[in-house]
Amino acid sequence: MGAQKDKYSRTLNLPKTDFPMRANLSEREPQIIGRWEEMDIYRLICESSADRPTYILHDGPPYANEYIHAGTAMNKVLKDFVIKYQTMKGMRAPYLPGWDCHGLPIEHKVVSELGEKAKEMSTPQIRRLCREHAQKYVDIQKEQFRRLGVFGKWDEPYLTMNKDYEATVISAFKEVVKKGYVYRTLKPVYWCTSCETALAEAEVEYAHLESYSIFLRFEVVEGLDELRKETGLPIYFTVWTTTPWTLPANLAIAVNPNFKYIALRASFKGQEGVYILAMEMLEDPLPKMELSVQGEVATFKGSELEGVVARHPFYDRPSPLVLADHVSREQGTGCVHTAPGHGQEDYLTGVRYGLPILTPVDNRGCFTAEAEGFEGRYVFDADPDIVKLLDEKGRLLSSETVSHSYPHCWRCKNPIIFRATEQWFISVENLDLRKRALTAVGETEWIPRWGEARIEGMLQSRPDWCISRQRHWGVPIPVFICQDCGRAVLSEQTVGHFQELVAGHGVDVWYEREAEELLPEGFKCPECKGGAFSKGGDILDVWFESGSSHLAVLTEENHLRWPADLYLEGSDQHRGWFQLSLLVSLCVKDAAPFRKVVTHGFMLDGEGRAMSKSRGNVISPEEIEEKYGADILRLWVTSEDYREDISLSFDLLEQVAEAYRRIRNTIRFMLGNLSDFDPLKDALPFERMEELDRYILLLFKDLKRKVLSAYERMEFHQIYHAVHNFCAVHLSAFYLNTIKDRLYIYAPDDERRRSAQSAIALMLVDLLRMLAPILVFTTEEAYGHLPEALLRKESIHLEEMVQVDTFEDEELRVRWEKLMRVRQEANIVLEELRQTGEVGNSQDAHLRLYADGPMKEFLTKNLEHIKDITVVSDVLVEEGEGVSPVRQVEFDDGTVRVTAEKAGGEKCARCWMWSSRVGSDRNHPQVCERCSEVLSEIGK
RNA sequence: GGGCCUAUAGCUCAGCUGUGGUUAGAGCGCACGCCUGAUAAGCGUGAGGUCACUGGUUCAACUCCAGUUAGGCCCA
Repeated sequence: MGAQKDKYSRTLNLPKTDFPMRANLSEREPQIIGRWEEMDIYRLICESSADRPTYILHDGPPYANEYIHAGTAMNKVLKDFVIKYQTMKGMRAPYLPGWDCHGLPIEHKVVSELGEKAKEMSTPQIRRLCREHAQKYVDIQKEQFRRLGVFGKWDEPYLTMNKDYEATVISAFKEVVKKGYVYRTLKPVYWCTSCETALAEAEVEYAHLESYSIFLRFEVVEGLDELRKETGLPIYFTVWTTTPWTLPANLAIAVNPNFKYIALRASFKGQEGVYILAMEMLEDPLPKMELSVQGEVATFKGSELEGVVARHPFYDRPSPLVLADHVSREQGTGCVHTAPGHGQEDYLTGVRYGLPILTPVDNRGCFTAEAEGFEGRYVFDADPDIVKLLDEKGRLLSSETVSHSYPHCWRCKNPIIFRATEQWFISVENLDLRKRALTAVGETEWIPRWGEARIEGMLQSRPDWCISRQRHWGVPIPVFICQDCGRAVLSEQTVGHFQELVAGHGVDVWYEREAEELLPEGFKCPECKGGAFSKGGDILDVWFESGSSHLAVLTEENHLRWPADLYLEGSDQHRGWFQLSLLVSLCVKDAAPFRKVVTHGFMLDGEGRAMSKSRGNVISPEEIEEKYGADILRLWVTSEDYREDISLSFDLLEQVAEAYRRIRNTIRFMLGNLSDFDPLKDALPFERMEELDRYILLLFKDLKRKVLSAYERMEFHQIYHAVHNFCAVHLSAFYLNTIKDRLYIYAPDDERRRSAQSAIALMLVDLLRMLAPILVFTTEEAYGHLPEALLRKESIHLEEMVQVDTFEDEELRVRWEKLMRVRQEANIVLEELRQTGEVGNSQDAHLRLYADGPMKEFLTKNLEHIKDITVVSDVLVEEGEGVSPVRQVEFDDGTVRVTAEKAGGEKCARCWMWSSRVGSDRNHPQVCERCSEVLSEIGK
């Protein structure tokens, strides 16, 4: 029997291809990358697109201090989709990737690794190590990005630590200085009194510390006259603090405008008075204070207290009542001691009320002469004396010690303080910068749309931009301090001179030369005409550097164009790169650097939780490439809507891998059936194709339209769903399944067969082209297996994007949709028959259709089509009701009843259809009349 | 604590938006079966959802409004 089977199998046109079913991507992808490198694919793309209109996606530089994670990979892959799509669509879409190289994390890492040695090293030495560190991770990440199949100018990426880039940053800074945005003022920063240095937030560690916890009273000297008249008593605000040493710097008391405050008649040490505190805060502080309360005398809304003036507890100066939203119900009395020189929130409150930023504390943490009575004392040591002084003056209501979490220095582990120091700022009000930014935001296209509201809100409420940092690894702020008058000199002229030096030597020159060598010859202090200067020690906020990337990168020398068509980053960049690029751009060029900004969400695990090392739910790109392949990673990116947060887990990858296999197998089957197809000689035009082939091409045309529109809107998940659905439902389960008979049974050259092959060829080439930006490796591999005449380019990535076909046939569409509904019912009926065990394949069955009048006529006319798409041995049409089991389909013009039964006759050994005429050919007694004819045609 | 966002079958997505109104759709997965001429493939059928929760508007809400819960980003 096996021999018999083989005998006829050999006469069939079964699929044949070298394109493997198993992808084995982890091995094949690196080989494909090798081939791309050999042919220098990116250069080929650039050359072939040189004359086309330009599309600029400006790459946001990732930070060069880690291996990439899945989120970084997703970002790059999304950009690659856009670049590859735009390229195929006919644009010149160059991709110049970049890296952010300066900044604290690298400096932090380098200094930590050095340990104690760091203290003996010079700034240039540390900077050199930082540079090496950054370069190392640039190289590592570069390889990781290439492994993902991302094309770009990897040989010459832009690095924020390159000389040219640094020169551009200084040049942008010069513009900003020239236009008057930059000013200098005091601002509190974390300060380590033992290291005598400012600390960044990331350098602060929290640890327990024993502190005082005291309540004190501030006597009202102005305002609340009615209350005073009514009671004839002194009025006090009650205040809580754990840092008595900041009291010499007290300049105000802050209350929450929305809280209710209550005034209580109470006596303290025998003296009567009125004490004010927040209504909500009675329970905690009251028992602690040694007050005997007699009753409520008044209540106020917080906002009513603005303008009241109290007296400083031990200095002869006012401490006005101010309003601040940050005043909380957590602890204290709802009346907050405010020292603008010693706290971030106090500072902002102070700025709002025009209070001085008083900081009577020097670098070593000792009081200056401004803290009268405490000059020279170390702040933490002075605490007991201040408490004592308060007690003596009768201001102290209670005192105890508490252990609480307090910031400490990451290096020396000592408690740190908040201390106002001179910092540089860019004013967002200068030249209406804030307003212009808001206008520019309105003129930019934000995807998703809510991005606009988000960045708008941030711009509306943002304070001036503090651009100075007390670090080493970055671009120095070229400030010169006059040795004679102490003035900080920063002008267009000095910055301009420095910029020229940077263009030749990089910013390292700042650390290698003396101040005089960095200034124009004979430069004199504009204030006092002195000629001796020292260098300022601050660097620029790295956001100013990355915010200048559009200026450094989108240049003619790079064959790019300013502004960019697109920025595409995570939604955290509304505050970061988008906003600060916009501000730099408006300062320098008075326009936004982007036309459209797209954001993606964040990487979550399968349970929708953030990925973190501590949770242990991190999946690395390498792991995915190793287990599944970069194409699976890329396909996973398309499987979810990136505008929201997207999940990554092995379950999800498994699901995507499954979809991939379906797509790959569909491609493989199509390739296999084109093994003997020469499109130049065998292809049929649409009009001459079989109806079924025309029908599937019309459905495929719909798919193309959908896919192209999804690419345009950057809704890649629509592509994934549409293509996968088409491959699984329309191609695999329906079209390819039903045309197997035609492909296998007829003579190779039979027009009916060539018609199917023509349709397959059209769809296959287009399927590969529309998937090329996503499945970069698989489509390339499959492209190489196409019949030669279909191979138009050296690589599929040099191909053009598909276009929506011009052919159409509305009548055929409508008619075939009806036939498909009959097919749906036939499947159910056939399944029922199969359950009885009478038949296996649909080929073992006959379909019997019942209909009357025009419906019957319709069915009779389309009998062959119905037979084809249901893959039964025969279809019979009759009038009447039919017998059970029967299914019914209602149409506008009639009803069709469908039933099935076991086929009569005998099963043909070649085509497996049942026929009453099996055996009529003496040479082939097991074969039906159709196969007998084919066999004689092919000479068997 | 504030701003912005998300929440539809086990999973990934449609539908909902400035136009509320038939039994809320698809694919995957799953279950059961078929095939063995796409074979570490292929085909068929089927079971899965009180559209996060609560309240409101309305004759009518997955769809509009308010709040709650959970999660995310950015701040504090």
